[in-house]
Amino acid sequence: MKNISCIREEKDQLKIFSYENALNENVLEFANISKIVGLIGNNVRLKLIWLINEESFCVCDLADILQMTVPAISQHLRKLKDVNIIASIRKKQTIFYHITEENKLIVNQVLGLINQPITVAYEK
Amino acid sequence: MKNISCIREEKDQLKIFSYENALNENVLEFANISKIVGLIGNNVRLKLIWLINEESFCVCDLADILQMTVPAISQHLRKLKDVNIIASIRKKQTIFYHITEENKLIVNQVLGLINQPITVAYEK
DNA sequence: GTTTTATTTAAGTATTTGCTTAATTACTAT
DNA sequence: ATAGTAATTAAGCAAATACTTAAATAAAAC
Repeated sequence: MKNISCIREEKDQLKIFSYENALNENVLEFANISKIVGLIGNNVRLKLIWLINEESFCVCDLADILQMTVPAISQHLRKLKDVNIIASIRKKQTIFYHITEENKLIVNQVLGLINQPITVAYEK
Repeated sequence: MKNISCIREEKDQLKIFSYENALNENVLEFANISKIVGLIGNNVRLKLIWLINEESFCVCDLADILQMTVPAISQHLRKLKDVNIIASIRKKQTIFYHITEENKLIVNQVLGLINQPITVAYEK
């Protein structure tokens, strides 16, 4: 039994069912994208992604740059790693993070929303 | 007094300050974008945006399509309205929502991440 | 093998979020 | 004016989130 809110004369039941159906056929797609976009849409994580997209960083550098604790950063990185936005490589004792090839496009698309050109007074 | 986590030999203090500075000069930009992206990155709101981008809807149609209560949808719409992603026009007793001109680009960019072509069995 | 170092994971907590139901507002129609 | 309708707002609550500090891993260096 469907829950119906609209009792307007102008209401178009066919239209409503049609859109409801279209969405139901794509639930997974919407769930995946909203999850990834939602993760990127966090002040700390957006900065982390921007940083890691500039160059590869370790947790403790990121913690110093953002003036946050190492565990706090580590937990953010884990979330990004879980949806495969970033990946890690160990070099000696340090673990470096980078954007995955698969998600460079979406990352650059979101970072492209930044209007101001961000200048870093440091040569890689 | 700065909080320093890294005590590695390879650590590059200049690099860290440089990036810290670059981010501090753009705090507002990161705050704005993460807020908007974070709002879009929600399962219900992403669907709402997709729907409203297809055509103009009223709250109660959206509630029926998503099988949710009118107040729940209304509160989501308010958040999207607050950051100017959507706007409303009243026609008689009904209030219709549409994507704002200013944010059609960002909306289409995010919706462009949907791989599957979504078909709606209904002619506008 | 033991210690050191970088990082992660776990447990606890305050804040935020997304819903619910009820009350209110804003406009329309009579 | 008054009743009716569409939508919003408010209050309350359960679940999720983002941090904290402490404990546990995992690899490297000795």
